[in-house]
Amino acid sequence: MVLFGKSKKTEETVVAMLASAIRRDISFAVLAPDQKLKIDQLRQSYGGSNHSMRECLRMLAAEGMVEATSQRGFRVTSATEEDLRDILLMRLECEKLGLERSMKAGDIAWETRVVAAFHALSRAEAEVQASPDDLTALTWDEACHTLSSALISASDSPRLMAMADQFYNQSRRFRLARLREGRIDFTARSDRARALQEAVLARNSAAALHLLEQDIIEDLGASHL
Amino acid sequence: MVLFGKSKKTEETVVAMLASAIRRDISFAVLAPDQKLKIDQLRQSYGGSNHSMRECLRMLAAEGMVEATSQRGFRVTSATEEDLRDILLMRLECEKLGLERSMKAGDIAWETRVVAAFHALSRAEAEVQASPDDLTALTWDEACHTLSSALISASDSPRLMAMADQFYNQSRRFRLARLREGRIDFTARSDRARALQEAVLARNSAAALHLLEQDIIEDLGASHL
DNA sequence: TTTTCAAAAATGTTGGATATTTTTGCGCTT
DNA sequence: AAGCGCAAAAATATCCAACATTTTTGAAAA
Repeated sequence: MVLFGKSKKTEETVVAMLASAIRRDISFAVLAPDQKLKIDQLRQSYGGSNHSMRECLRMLAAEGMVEATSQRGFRVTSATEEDLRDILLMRLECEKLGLERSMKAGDIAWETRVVAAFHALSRAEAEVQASPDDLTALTWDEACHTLSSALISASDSPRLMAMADQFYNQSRRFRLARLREGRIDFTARSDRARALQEAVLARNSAAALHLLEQDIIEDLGASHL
Repeated sequence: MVLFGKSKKTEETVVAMLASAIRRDISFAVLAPDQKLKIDQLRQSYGGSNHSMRECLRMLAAEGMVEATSQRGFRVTSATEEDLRDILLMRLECEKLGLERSMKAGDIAWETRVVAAFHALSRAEAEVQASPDDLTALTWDEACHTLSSALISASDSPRLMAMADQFYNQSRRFRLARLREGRIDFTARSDRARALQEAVLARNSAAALHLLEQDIIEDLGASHL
């Protein structure tokens, strides 16, 4: 089944295309938590050969998006309260460490990336509030992601950035679910964003880390670490 | 080429067997940093079909042991001073966080695992000093790994433990190289080990974290974070 | 109702084949 | 001799089809 005309030029390989499509569908809960992922069934929806699909699922398993059980195939990673807590704990630690290091070492180019990301995010938040659909939700979430990446992009640790990315991806479906349910306080978010930008530019590490922490904890909803 | 009679009962799948064999050979620098990993060539050494080998390499890429470049295959991850610094930074942060959480939440079973791991390690260190060959090196390193895992095993965060594991694996070849070159101070290590065990059992978090940090920084050799 | 066991389904693996891309090497021009 | 371009060779990425093994299912027997 051919769906999005990602004409093989945009995405490098078939496996990468499959992976990003499935990743997206997991984020939007088209593929539900704990759902069994049978190879042949997936091939009918997404295309690709059995090997490409297996390889793709292996990649997603390494990213933590799906779980692989020997001789029993793959399933979408479960999404319990426990999982959310764990994922956000890791996001918090990665992003705190990354921001701390970036604020020590960041140059003008870094500041510029951060300011740009803050701006794009504020626009995306306005749009998703005005007309909340899948498309605006996606760009909103992507803007959040870009900001997170930007904040830690001067940490000078490729592995830390990769990890932060991974855990952000894992947290996506929880945030998008909260968005759908209208459980996101955009006013508080934009206040925090302004304060965070200010703290970052003033290189006030303590304040910035505290605000970042607030922001991530917010994603927890009711629970507590 | 059949090598180690891992009779298909010990390891679950072919891919997992291949992966652990290659992982080991990367750790022992049989496969050198930046070395090109051609599928057919690897198959002659390790067996497996072309697909199994690809899948295996994909897994190792996700673990950070090899690097995948689109349309250009796989190569062993490079091992520069930069890489070492980055890996140890991540190990340090993961293990510090894990130990801190474990010391808050750990029960008697956890303490028991830790004490057992310390004991096994002290024996392994004696052996590797007495007769330093590949076998004792492997058991020594594995004992170190078991201790690391044990220390953070009460942190109640599966993802943190998985990350710590991953970065330990990535740091392996550096440590084994240092061991081969005789650049490891076993006296200092055993002193630190004793002190660390004491601090852990006394639940003296500050002291324990400091000792753990010393231990990991030691792996850096000359460099500095 | 529970247990047992054979049939069906799904996974893991392999071989071979093909398209595409990258690398290599050789001859040509300057 | 150095640099360039293009064809040949190598390697990667993909697919199809098939088979072995394992898990799951479902129906008959206790």
